[in-house]
Amino acid sequence: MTRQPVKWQKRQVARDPSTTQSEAPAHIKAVALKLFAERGVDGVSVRQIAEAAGQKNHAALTYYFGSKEALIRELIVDGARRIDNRRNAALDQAAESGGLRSVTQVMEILVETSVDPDPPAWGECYNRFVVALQFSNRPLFMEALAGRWNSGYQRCLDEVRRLKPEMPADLLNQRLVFMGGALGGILAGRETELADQTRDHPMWSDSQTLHRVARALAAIIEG
Amino acid sequence: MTRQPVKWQKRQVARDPSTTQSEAPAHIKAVALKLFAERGVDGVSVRQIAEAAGQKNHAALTYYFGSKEALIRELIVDGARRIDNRRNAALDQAAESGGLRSVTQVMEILVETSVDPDPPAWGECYNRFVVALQFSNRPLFMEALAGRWNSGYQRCLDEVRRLKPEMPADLLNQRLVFMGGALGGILAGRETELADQTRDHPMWSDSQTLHRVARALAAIIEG
DNA sequence: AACATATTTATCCAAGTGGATAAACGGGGA
DNA sequence: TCCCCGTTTATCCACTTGGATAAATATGTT
Repeated sequence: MTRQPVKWQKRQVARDPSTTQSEAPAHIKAVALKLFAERGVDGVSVRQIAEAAGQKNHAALTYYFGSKEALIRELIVDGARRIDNRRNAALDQAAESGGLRSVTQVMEILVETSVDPDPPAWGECYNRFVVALQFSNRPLFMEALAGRWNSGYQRCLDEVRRLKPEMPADLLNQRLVFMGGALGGILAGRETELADQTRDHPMWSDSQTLHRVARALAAIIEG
Repeated sequence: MTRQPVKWQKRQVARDPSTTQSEAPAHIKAVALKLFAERGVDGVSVRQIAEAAGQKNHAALTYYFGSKEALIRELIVDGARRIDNRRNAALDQAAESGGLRSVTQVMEILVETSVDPDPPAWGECYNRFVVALQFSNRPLFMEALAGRWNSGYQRCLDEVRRLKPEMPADLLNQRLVFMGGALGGILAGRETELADQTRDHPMWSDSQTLHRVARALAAIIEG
């Protein structure tokens, strides 16, 4: 029995996420993040994402997200918000239990909260994704964030400034810039290594390694 | 007066660079490196490169380099070779004048030789280019280098190992990995900042800043 | 069942892609 | 003068791209 044709309604933008019942968009996002992290946003087509997500064609991306760029924006904001929430929570908790007493403690928070506590089977991707994006599509990245989801990072920097009142502000700010570059480079490199499943990565699998990263970042600041 | 048509000969690969008289290929390479550094290799088309280089169409790239990928390979190898030559020269000179006595001195060499001493008018590009490429096109990057032009970097690491005999090898190697990630992240960030000509960048313009980067890297290793 | 809506699938499109090919141009040497 | 050959220019190609549209199918709810 054939159905009556349904009148088609133009959908100008992506689906309203609040009325979505399918888990497809979340799955597409996870798959897209992985591919973008591996090959960059310009190295992956919407068809490749759809295929990797098990869709029969690429129209699902327009349907759920409106456009490839809108999908990228969602991925940027999603990850930044998750990290920022973790950072603010960790800082709040530290304040309750007496406050942070060393730069290393601040760096611990910065590093730990950069790591996805619930990563997909194929490993973490966001740091690679976002570091690469800051190089290749900086305007898109900046505009998608628009200054949002940065408060946790800024609070960490302020904690360091509070802990180092004797250090000249210029010098400290310089070292904080170095630390930020180092944080991105090290974490993105870590994810790239861990994504290579043809080998073991005893160093990055070791639970102590991230603590050592935090100490290395503290050493940058304290000299 | 009309010329006689010239028999066409199929050119399977790029022009033999040794017989080239034009400065066009060098100019195309410089322009391509800039664009690749800004937007990534997959974010720039051969037509955009040709246009930015003042060519009337994009056939010059096939003519001189054979393909877009071959051009990318040449850019990878060119920059790596230049850096490696500078590193080996600096290490040889240091050995002649009594050898390196501190980790900071080794890091000075690592940082200074990463910087192009003769950059184009629009600023340095290679560090951004290779750092981004290592994320988005790692296989191409690795295969283009094939282990070459890495000896200066390895010699620097060996100098650090010689200067730190008391440190456990595992710990030192871990910190050398952190240092490598930090080096890439900081230098690529520096180039990205300096490329933004809408603002001044007093910090990165300061001649002392690169020395401070070297000291920050040394701090990662020495803790 | 009948209906509305959410989702998936199948196509279509204009624009752009990397590359190939043919022809035109230009300077130097015979 | 004429030819050789390096270079530049003008097209052509098959293919992919992101996106749009139409239709079919699921999934409720009544």
